[in-house]
Amino acid sequence: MLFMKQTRGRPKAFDEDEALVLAMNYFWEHGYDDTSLDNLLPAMGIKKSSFYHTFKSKEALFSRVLDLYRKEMLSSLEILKKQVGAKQTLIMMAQMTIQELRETGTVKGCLMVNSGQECYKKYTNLSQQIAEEFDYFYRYFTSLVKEAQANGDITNTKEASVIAGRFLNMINGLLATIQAGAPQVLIDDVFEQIKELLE
Amino acid sequence: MLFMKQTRGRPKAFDEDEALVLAMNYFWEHGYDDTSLDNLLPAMGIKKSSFYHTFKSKEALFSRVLDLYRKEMLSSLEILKKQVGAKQTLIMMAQMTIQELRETGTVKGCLMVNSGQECYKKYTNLSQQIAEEFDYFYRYFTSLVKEAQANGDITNTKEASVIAGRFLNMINGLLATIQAGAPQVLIDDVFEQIKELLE
DNA sequence: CTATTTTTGAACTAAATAGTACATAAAAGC
DNA sequence: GCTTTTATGTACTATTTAGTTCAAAAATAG
Repeated sequence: MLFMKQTRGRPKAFDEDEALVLAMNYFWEHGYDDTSLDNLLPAMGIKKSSFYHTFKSKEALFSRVLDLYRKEMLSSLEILKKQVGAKQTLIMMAQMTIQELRETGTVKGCLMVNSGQECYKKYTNLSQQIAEEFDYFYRYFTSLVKEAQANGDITNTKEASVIAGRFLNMINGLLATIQAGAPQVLIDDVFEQIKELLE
Repeated sequence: MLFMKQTRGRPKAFDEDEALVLAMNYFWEHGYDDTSLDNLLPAMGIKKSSFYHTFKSKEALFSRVLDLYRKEMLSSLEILKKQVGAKQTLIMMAQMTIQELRETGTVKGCLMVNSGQECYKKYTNLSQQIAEEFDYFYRYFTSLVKEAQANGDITNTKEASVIAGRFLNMINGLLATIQAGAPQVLIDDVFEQIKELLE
């Protein structure tokens, strides 16, 4: 950042924000528990002492990663919405998951939902934070539905929050169902169901 | 078991089937990775040497646990179906999850779906088996829908396998959505959506 | 009663884990 | 230049993990 007050002492040899993005991508790919510091630190390009000096602990780092993930996702969705509209943004979320499955054979899923399961009952602080992040998404999707209802792209007259909740649940289900190894025909039909909800 | 051929050598001091049930319950409560042998073995009531002698490895045990889980669940569902009918059995599956959440504040979820996520990309053998177990459920739920359509409890004329797939996906979503910390109102409305599907 | 077979308890191993300690390096302030 | 401050590299620690070793125990077969 420009104009930042110069601090005394030896300057950091890495960019904190860049390292955080690298950490986010590693966690997203591997999950929280399966990310060991011995593998994460090379991916972040820093050494252990720098890590603990800057980020305090694995859990504290992950808390910042969750925050960053929500910000990045919501801002990407906002950009997408400006390009293709609110309804199409919702549809594309499901579409992209299915396309990823088709092209790569696997699916990364949503960092928040994946971590939700990992942290449930086990890391209560993180779990609490995930609930708060989830609520941001819930409200954002509700606003997307409201907008699509207003411009006539969604004619379903149910309350926007109800449609958004059902949408989120089906998207979450899609991940779990894919990870349980469901056949492609089942996945494809869930996509149909999602489109029907948004008609 | 009666009439089993007496084997030579020192007899087992525990019942293999009972130990397997205890293991299943422990795994169900704690997940695969968070179940350490040091905690599992006391819960099973056996010592390490007996464990490895009988069950070979943690992964081999879990494979048997998954098999047992599917058998127990499908047989419980079959009993429930005889009592309350096919449609009500499906509805009660969702209802029981929500009730568990209300009463205890948490939810154990489906061992198979939970493990699906844990094993995805990491334990490919188990992941493959989970896909097979999932297919048993998919076919069983399809048969329940078919039966409910035949007796008029479900009037939705979509193919039974389509309804069953959508149902499974919403149930799986319910778990993920609860674990992500969604508000109760969202959960309750997903239950409404499930009932609408089965109308 | 003795040989054979199988199970069991206790102690051990090797690898991985998150986190620490500390000396050294590199900057700013004066 | 000297002091203060902050960052870094290397080595270490304590704990936990799945799995092994092996001698002793408890049964059957003859």
